[in-house]
Amino acid sequence: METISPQASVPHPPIRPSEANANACARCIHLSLCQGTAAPGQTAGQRIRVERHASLYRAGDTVGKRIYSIRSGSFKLLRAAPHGATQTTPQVIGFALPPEFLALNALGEAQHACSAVALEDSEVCCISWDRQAFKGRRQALTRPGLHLLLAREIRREQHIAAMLRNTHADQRLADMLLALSAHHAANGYSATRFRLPMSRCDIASYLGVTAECVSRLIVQFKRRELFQLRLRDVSQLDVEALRRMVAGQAPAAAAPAAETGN
Amino acid sequence: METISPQASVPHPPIRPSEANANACARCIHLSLCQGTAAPGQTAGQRIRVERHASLYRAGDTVGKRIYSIRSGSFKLLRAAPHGATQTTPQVIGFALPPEFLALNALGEAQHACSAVALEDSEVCCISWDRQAFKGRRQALTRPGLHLLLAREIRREQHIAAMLRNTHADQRLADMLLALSAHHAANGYSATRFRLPMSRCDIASYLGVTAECVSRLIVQFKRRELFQLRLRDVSQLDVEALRRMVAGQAPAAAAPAAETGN
DNA sequence: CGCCCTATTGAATATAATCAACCGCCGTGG
DNA sequence: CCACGGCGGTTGATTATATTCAATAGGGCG
Repeated sequence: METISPQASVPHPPIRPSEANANACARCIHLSLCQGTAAPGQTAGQRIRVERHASLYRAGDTVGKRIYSIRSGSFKLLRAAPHGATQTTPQVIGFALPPEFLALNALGEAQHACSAVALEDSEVCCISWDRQAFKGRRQALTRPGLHLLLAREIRREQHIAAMLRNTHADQRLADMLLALSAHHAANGYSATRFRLPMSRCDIASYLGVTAECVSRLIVQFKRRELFQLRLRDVSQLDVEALRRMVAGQAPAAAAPAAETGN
Repeated sequence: METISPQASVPHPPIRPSEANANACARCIHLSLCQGTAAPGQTAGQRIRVERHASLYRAGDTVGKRIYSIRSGSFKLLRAAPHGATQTTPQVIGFALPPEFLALNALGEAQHACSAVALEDSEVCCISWDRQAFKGRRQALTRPGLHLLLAREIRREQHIAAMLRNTHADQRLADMLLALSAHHAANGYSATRFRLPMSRCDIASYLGVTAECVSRLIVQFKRRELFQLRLRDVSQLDVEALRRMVAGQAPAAAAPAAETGN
């Protein structure tokens, strides 16, 4: 199995389909999305280990015509130059945990638009979206399954944008905590007790606020007993209170001209 | 051809494939994305007229297993309840002009997550993403073409989120004007002179600021001679200056912990 | 002509950014 | 072993940006 280390500054070499791990799919957490009709050996995707702080791919890398399913660990997605070329520091545009996918936004593109950096030692599984892969049924993921993933990703991004538009910093943090909680709950883990694999700076960048602001919010949340947080371990998350905070009141932005306006 | 009026408060009835307009595809602006191998009569999609202020679909509507290509006019996309149910006013999450597509985020979903409201009298073309449609080649859009569209949409939303995270209000407005300019330029229209089909309130909601703020920014932009704006007509847009403004300086958000941080 | 809705302008306020200092942890190395 | 330095995180004081509330102006349409 290939391993990517933080020191490897050059893009990892393209992966030969022939290197496929025959048993990968049998244990794959995405089995429900897969076809399951192909022979086990044929559907298997290459697995890759990505060490903490290493990049699975970087913005500008040539796209290898595959997406990655996260088997273990966690990633942050970085946008290199948010708008102009003068931007110096990359921006966190998202986090990804198992059983989510990476590089969905690279479909059909020549180069990656963002980087995927492991927050801890992680493992991913490659799934090709090559034309032949679909034709030859040597593929774990079906076309309709891929459509679902892509559409879901669009909705997720729309939710993030909506949140960024009309919430205050405290609501953004609450929304993020709720998203993590819901994700863990949906995968059989505790909804009230989990670990934050990312740094405060990453959280701040993702939420579009400063690190200082995140820090202040955390003490405020603790004081209001919305959660407990030691270093990166969340516990006693008050899901209902957070939900009230997010849904609660005041959007910060103007209301549009409803359905009768233009 | 079916027409949707603003008064029609009930969802429009499902469209029968048999009603397809035989000549639609011949004039279709999306021809480059289409297969072109099917017989003209087979590939045609139903066309729908949507009157100003009318909804092509609404959040909560049953999804008709089709996407819409905009032939003429313009739309705004509304998210009904941004987060909680207590939210009163819908939020503008995007605008769409020809030759863009609508309802890409509904793929595989049972209900629409947002509403599409015409900003002016508009016309769209239906393209089915039904399983049979792809199988039978009775379809204008190919599977790979659909993948491209979906991935592009993800990237677009990511760009919007990135903008909302680390720009000030003036940069957001500049970014929006540049996007419109680039879109028009890419489709053979003027990059410096065009019409804004949406209201100030819609702009404000989309940018995540108040209408007052947009108003003040506009006078500021005029004073700085970044553009001229009479009512809804933009002219003499200074693309370079706007680009400098967007790329220019200061993100409002914190920098993440780079590649070496976690 | 006059009403209604959109858009604009103004003054006061609030939220979060900025600048700066400090703490605590951890790995390095004397 | 402990001192050092770097980094992530926290806290404080000040400032800036955009919101809020309020009032006014302008245009389209009956």
